[in-house]
Amino acid sequence: MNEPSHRRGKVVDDNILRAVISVIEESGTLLIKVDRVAELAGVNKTTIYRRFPKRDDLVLAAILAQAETVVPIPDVGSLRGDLWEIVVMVRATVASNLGRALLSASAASPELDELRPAYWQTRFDAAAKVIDRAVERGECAAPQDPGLLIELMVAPIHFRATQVGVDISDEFLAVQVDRLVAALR
Amino acid sequence: MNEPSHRRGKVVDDNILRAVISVIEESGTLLIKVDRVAELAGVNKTTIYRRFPKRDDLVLAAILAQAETVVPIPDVGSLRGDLWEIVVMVRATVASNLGRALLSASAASPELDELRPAYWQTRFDAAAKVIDRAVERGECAAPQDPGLLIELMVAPIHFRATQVGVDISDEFLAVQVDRLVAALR
DNA sequence: CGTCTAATGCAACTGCAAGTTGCATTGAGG
DNA sequence: CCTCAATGCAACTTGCAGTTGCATTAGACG
Repeated sequence: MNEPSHRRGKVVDDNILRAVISVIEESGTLLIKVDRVAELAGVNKTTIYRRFPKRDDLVLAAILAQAETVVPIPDVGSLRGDLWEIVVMVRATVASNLGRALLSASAASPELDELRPAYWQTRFDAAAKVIDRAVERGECAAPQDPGLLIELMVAPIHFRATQVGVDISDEFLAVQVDRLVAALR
Repeated sequence: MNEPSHRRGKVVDDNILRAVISVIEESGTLLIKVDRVAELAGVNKTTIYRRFPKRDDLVLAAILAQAETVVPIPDVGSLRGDLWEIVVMVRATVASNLGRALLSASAASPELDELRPAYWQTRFDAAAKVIDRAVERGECAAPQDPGLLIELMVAPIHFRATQVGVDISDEFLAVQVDRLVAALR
């Protein structure tokens, strides 16, 4: 809730995009109110519209900026340990207001739809590193497609959270980890 | 696109709800335009609002009506055959405009959120029948929770379709079937 | 067949939020 | 210190949800 000023340049963009994320977080939807963003960013509505002609552009830019935040890949020393960390993080994400809103972005905009596959592939490949490390440690054999294994591990968590609408227990998480580990034999 | 008339009673509801589904199907979103529904249903906007005070009520009613359509459970004679049918049906659903719109209903309305778990449990239990039959035929041992196995089988399909945004190949479907079959040993 | 009433049609309304516009201010670089 | 582009500001237009008062009409009932 910054005060209106006449600041310019990149700082303004940053404030605006951060405000967008905040509003998404607090409203739980991508159908945010631009006036609210302006208020939070301490910027006039007109300024927002000058930079992002349509609200969707604004939301898209904010999501893309958010997507660039690097998710840390755990390195606990054991495969199971790392996988557990991942799975717990995923649960936290799909349980959060922001996470749920972003995941509901399905078919939100054509641009986003085009970027989606690459985004997830990046995520999966990054997470697959824990499998690579396990292989190096001699914990297991090298699988054909580590990224796919990660995808198959997190899919049930996403599905249960976003569709079935049930709280996700530790046991459920453990099942997903076990299945991945089992697939490596 | 029926003509405006003064018909009354249950027929009107049916027309309206059918129109809602059509509009969702053609627009690919649950944020339908009530005027469009009125037009399609051959009914005045006022009539709709008299029966469904808020648009969300209208959409919810239409979804619930739609959800009551019984999905046929295949019975081809073999476990793999039945699972394959299921998995192909799921792919078709998540690929359709209507299916995608309905699946994006995540956190759309509190009422819907409450009904969601029961809905899916029903679906899973119904589909689990193919496993029961396989057990009866002696194809495999009885699993602990057949419904869960079905859930785990379809989850990656939903996840890939709605989130990752990649077309789903026959091979991917086959992997899911294989995993379920493997779990039964 | 006539009558009465509740459901429907209709048109004009309010309210809210997206997006626009013309003009006044102001910050930063020369 | 001057200039000009970026910002602020207020008053618009537009689209759609939802409302309202009144005219019409289906259909039940005698």
